[in-house]
Amino acid sequence: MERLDDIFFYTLEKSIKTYRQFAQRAILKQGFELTIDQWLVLKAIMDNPEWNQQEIAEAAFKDFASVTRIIELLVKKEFLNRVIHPADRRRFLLTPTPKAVQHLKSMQPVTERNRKTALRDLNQDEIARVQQFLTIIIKNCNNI
Amino acid sequence: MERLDDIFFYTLEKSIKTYRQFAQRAILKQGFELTIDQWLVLKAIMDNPEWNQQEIAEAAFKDFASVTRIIELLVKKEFLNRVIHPADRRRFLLTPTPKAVQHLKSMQPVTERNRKTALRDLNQDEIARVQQFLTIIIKNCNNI
DNA sequence: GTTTTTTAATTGATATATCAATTATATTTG
DNA sequence: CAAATATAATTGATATATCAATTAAAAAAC
Repeated sequence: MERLDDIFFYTLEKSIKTYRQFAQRAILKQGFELTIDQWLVLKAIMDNPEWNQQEIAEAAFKDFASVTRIIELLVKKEFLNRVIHPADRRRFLLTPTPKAVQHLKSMQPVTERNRKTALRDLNQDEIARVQQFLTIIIKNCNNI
Repeated sequence: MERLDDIFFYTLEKSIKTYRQFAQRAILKQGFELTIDQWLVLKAIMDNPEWNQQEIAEAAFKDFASVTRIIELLVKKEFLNRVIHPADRRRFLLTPTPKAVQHLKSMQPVTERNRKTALRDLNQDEIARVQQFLTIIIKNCNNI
């Protein structure tokens, strides 16, 4: 009988979930009020201010509905300003608030420490190789 | 400025999410009525009939509340029978129905094909190495 | 220039994740 | 054994995931 522990994708899922729990707890413990998903969407918007929500969704590998709801929360929490796009009234212009910029910046050390802790004992080359490997899985699952 | 694509954990999350979407769609398209999470919980129960819900939760890396709700759905869908445990009235005795056994068995080819497709072009040694690598991450995140 | 089609975003319904609080039962302790 | 503590599971609240349906505006087609 096949054992869960032997299934590659089981380990894959377990690793990202374990990391997420670990990282989210560290973030909350430091007093920051963003979830990892909110951080990800906010970061995608800051890096690409001209993108629409669909492009943001793709970058954050979320679906449109989730992005809509996450943005709503970010607006409510005053991390984002949302106004109708001057060139296309179906869209919104999303602008991170100064609070958001400052929040992200001061989260940076925590984020970096989380990653470092999770990757302890693993060297850069190996990390890069695994990342390459994961990219192939992503391609394989998309080209169907 | 750090780019999302360069962040290892971003790629990690993207890979498992892409795989999940791909696999879940294939499962639904074949007419099976289980989500991947329900499959996982059901599989854990079948492999370890004596476990309580907390042990199941751990094996499926879910929290107790999620497991309670997933089991509820599995009972409603007639994949599980749930009776009070004779030795401890706080617990339940969970038994997969014949329907569940048959369902899992006939899902097996789809599951195997999904994994194979996602891992195309990747050899066994490499897969095993990456799995080892991921196990280290899991340890690192738990030993804090 | 009006109709048709596409596109951007939202909403509703259901499933899952997480934390905190609660309930019911078992176990321990004094 | 009665009180205190621990354990198993559920429930409530909020966040996220997914699919389908809907709305509003833009673009294309005629």
